[in-house]
Amino acid sequence: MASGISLKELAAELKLAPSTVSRALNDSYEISEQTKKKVLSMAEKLNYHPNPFARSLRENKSKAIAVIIPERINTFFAQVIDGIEEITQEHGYHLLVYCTHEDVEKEKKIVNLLLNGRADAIVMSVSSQTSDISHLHKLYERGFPILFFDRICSEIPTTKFITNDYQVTLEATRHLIQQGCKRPAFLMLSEDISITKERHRGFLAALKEAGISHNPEFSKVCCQNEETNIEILKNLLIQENRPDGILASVEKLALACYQAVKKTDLKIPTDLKIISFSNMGIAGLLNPSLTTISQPAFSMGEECARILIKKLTKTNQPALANEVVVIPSKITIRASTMVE
Amino acid sequence: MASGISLKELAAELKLAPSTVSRALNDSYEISEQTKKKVLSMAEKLNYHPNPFARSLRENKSKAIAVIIPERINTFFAQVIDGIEEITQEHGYHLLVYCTHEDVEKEKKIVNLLLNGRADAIVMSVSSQTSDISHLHKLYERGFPILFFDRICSEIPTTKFITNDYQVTLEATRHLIQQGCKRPAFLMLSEDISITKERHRGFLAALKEAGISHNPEFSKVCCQNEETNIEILKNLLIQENRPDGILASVEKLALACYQAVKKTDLKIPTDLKIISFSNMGIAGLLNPSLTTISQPAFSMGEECARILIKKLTKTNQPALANEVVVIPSKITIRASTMVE
DNA sequence: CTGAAAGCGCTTACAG
DNA sequence: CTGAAAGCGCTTACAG
Repeated sequence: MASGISLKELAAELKLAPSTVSRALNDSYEISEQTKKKVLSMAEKLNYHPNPFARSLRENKSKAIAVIIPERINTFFAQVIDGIEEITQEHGYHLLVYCTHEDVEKEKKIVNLLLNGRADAIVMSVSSQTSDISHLHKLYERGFPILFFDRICSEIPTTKFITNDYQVTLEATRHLIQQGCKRPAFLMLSEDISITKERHRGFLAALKEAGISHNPEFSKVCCQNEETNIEILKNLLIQENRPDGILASVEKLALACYQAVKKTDLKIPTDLKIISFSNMGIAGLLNPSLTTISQPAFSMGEECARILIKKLTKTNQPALANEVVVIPSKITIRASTMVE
Repeated sequence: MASGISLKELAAELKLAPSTVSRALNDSYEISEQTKKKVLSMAEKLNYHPNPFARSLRENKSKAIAVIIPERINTFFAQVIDGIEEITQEHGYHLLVYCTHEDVEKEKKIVNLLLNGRADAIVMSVSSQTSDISHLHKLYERGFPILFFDRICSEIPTTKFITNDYQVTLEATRHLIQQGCKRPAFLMLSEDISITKERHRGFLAALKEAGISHNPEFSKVCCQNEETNIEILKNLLIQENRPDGILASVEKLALACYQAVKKTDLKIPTDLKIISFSNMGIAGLLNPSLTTISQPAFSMGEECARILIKKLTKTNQPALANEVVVIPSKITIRASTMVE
């Protein structure tokens, strides 16, 4: 439907060669100011828009960046994308956004689709179940610029953005213990996600420090189905030796906890204290308000984008550095972890 | 970075003409089964991926659909996009997602950028402040397929998806009145959004029906700044003749109400009942849980996509019909509107 | 059933 | 400073 006028037609109208017009539009030093002005005004008048695909084909770049996330209905990811868009838009890049719904097969399909060059780079947070990473290796081997954030893939040597998960979880768990928790529980999403591992390490370190032995049954691997999660949690909470503090590594699980608690006689924070990783603006409006660890999502997106733009716009840039950039998260204490 | 092998190289490897290989890959009836098999297996072996831009240039279609929304951090829009992706992905379409942040100038820039054919169609929810719609007219005049959902632009004759705003607001307001509200207030986002108008009409109809006169001061036009909104609401709530029921046309404003109430001595639902348009899954976990009107976001996205796919994939399709498709919303009653 | 040729709309060496 | 020509990687009439 790109029904507009072409460069050739514009040139004919101006009685100039297409090459000259092209150079004038691209502000080449070879063209006189007078010609440039004439070309520009005529282009404006005739509503000329260069065909992006001809340009992409010729220059072998798409001017598009693919963003792959596990879910859209999640404030964190939405904020990251906002941050990416903020920076990339200034440089004329477009965002192709794909959602895996935590499904590795879908992730593979998307990644394979992008092998054809439709995007110049990929920014992604891997699907929670990702274990087979051959599709990511393929990208890397081809020299395709790829950058991870939050849910990173350690095996691929490229730039990764994460938060200070170990440290902040250590502090969060200390907070639970200070508030009187004797049997804190950690809820994680999936074992093969490195970021969750760090969070779990921080949790264990805090327990060790306080001389609390860890009940491995309290570290729950959860599934995608919300109902099932609530059921698992409810069963955990009604047993005699139930946890009295919960650290959720994902917002979804904290909310499932709230739901599960409703099905028991327990009260938050009296019987159970909860803290969760979450970027929801309304954590403070929950009942009771939720103590959160929020990640610097927007600036993380911006940083990803800046590095990418540098790589994509400057010539002879080396491959993306194999480094892990750590940005600190922030703990906001609210009612769900208050001592009565 | 589309560094892969080209059709020409693949053809050379097969000792066939590029045209034959192209036809074989596209499963043309002109090619023998044997040749097709040979070509397909070699393409697989050499990891051939057709260049999307060459194809787009040749066929004059992008295989991309642009989605323009006012904000990303909003469950409703996220769900709609999920729905659009669900359908379009099956047909090989990619989603370019743009966020206007409720800024008309940004919306104009994005729309003008899309005039070059980078996307085959646009699905959009207009920015709240949209009043000058020349940029949308331009699209329409060029025959560019454009489809509106939720925040529609009535002046452009194309297919629009909305919810039964008048009817559901009428019912929601009746509910407030039944629950004892004598001075219900309606909160709207902006006057020039047609969808908000319908909601306001439904509200007024319910008041009339109940013989309640409307205090226009209670129909608030709110701004983008959260702090300011909270301040406006607080001031509204501390006056003597304050509203005793609130119908928020946007989730954001209901949350601002919760915040504003915290700054007063009022209690929800005792002193003030609140109902809001919202697709948040966690409305039930707010304090108190929030009565909501939720829109069928996912299926709305799916429906948009189906119509678009039909238009884009079948030849000789007429322009998108100038019709308004209405999908019903659902009221979920929770604590925020309960009689004590 | 297969192939040679033209062309989609750009950009950029190469000439002058 | 401007222009003619080639080519990016496809597809599709047109031949045979």
